[in-house]
Amino acid sequence: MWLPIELNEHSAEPLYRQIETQLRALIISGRLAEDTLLPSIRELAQMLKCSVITVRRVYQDLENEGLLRTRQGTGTFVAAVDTDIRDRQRLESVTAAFAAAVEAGLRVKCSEEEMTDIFQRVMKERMGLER
Amino acid sequence: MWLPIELNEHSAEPLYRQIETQLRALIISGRLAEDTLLPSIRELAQMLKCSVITVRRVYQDLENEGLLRTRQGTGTFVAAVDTDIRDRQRLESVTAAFAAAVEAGLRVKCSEEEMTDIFQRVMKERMGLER
Amino acid sequence: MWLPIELNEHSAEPLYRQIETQLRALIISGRLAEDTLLPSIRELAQMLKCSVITVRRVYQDLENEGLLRTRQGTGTFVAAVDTDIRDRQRLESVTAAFAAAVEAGLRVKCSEEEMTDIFQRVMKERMGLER
Amino acid sequence: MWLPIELNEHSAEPLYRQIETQLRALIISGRLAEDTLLPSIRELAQMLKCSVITVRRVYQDLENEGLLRTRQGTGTFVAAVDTDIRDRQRLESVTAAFAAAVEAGLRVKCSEEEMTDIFQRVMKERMGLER
DNA sequence: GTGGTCTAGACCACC
DNA sequence: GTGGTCTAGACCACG
Repeated sequence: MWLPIELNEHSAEPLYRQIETQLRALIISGRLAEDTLLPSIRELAQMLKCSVITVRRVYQDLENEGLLRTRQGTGTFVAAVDTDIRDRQRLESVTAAFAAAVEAGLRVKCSEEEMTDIFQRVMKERMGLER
Repeated sequence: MWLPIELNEHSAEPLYRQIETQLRALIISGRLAEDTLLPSIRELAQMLKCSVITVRRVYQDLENEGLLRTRQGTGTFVAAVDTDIRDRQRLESVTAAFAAAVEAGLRVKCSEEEMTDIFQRVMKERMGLER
Repeated sequence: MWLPIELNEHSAEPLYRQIETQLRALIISGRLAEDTLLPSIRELAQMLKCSVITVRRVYQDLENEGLLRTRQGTGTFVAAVDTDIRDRQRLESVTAAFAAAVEAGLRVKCSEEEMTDIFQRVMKERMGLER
Repeated sequence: MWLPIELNEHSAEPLYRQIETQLRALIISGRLAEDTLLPSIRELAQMLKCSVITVRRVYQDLENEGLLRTRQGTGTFVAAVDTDIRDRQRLESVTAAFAAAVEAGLRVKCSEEEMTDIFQRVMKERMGLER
């Protein structure tokens, strides 16, 4: 089994958090369905070329968040997440990101119009890449 | 002299970075004009209720960025910043923030429309607070 | 043959222990009489939707405790349990559980009265369910 | 600084969980007041004769629960806990313990009266020890 | 095979 | 000095 997770060695963001962010996104976006069996700790560690411990931490953190469910000797599964909760989390995470961007803009005295321009430009470029 | 800098004690973001971000924004946005004399390290530390070491680091980092200039025995001043450079930095910092927000949105499968909605809602709420 | 055993897939308690606890209780409480023939390992595994290895372990553990007896090629039976021993075990198991509860209460500074209230409330609710 | 935490080497309960349980109890019972500075990871590890990593895990888990607050370079503090939440948690933890005890009793066919007797006996003995 | 715990030890970031 | 991250490697419990 393969997971679309990419790590940036040089980022200041710790490895375990990069993995958590991306795996969390896969789950709350629904790309990993409920009850999906994830790769074992050892497998994922090998895939991502990081330590078993780092992966274990990821799985455990996400279990504490209620996104995963693990059974010793069996494996780690995507937990049942209430759709409402999932939607709320989805919305919250994106809203927080945009709020941070707007704050950054205001700090350097960007006007509403300037920020709207920037947003649209960024979005347009990014959507171009997707295709 | 007073500076509009607010620290969030509970944030995970380190103190020195919170200060740097806000002070940098004050300079880049032009709210602190060229040649303005900043408070001494000890004064600012007292104002922000943090360690002098932390403030020292801030002044040094921003001096390395070319935004501040220190004259022995006199104090720390806002450096002359080329207008072009300043504009470019302004734009870059905000663009980066929006790019990050769009990435976060894509990770949880937000459509272009959803993100536009969220952006507008966030902006509207934020501008309401300003007034 | 059917046994009133219910497994909680999501509990942190391992499967084999959940089964042991409930089967032991059935024997100690006398609901499974001496010499009763239990289901075969394979049957019980099928009933409980778990691995034969797990059931095998349960039977073996309880045999080691002296609660079960296996006759080659015949099956597994409830062993003769001395009435005194049985009563003592019954009492001990429940006393231990209550001692643990009281400890938990003391740890968070519950008074004797508070704990008595909680006990009575829990008991009342639980007996309501029984009816 | 000293903390009344006792570890049982031979228990099946993992070290980190023993520490968490006791430290959590100290906080939600109010014996450790808000903003109290806890011993550093290294100190507590030395005190408890366990690994730094084990203590770190404890602090981090309790921070995730919202009971602790840590700042790099500064230390780990008892977080402000809403009184309502604290009381609810207190009640819940004890109620759960008693519910488990009652379940154990019912499993071995204890009557309501028997359990009440056992509870009172246990409580009486335990309170005797306290004095 | 799976996950769970604990260890020692290194290096970094922060104050 | 503080906490934060990552590592390798061991051993146990579970199915």
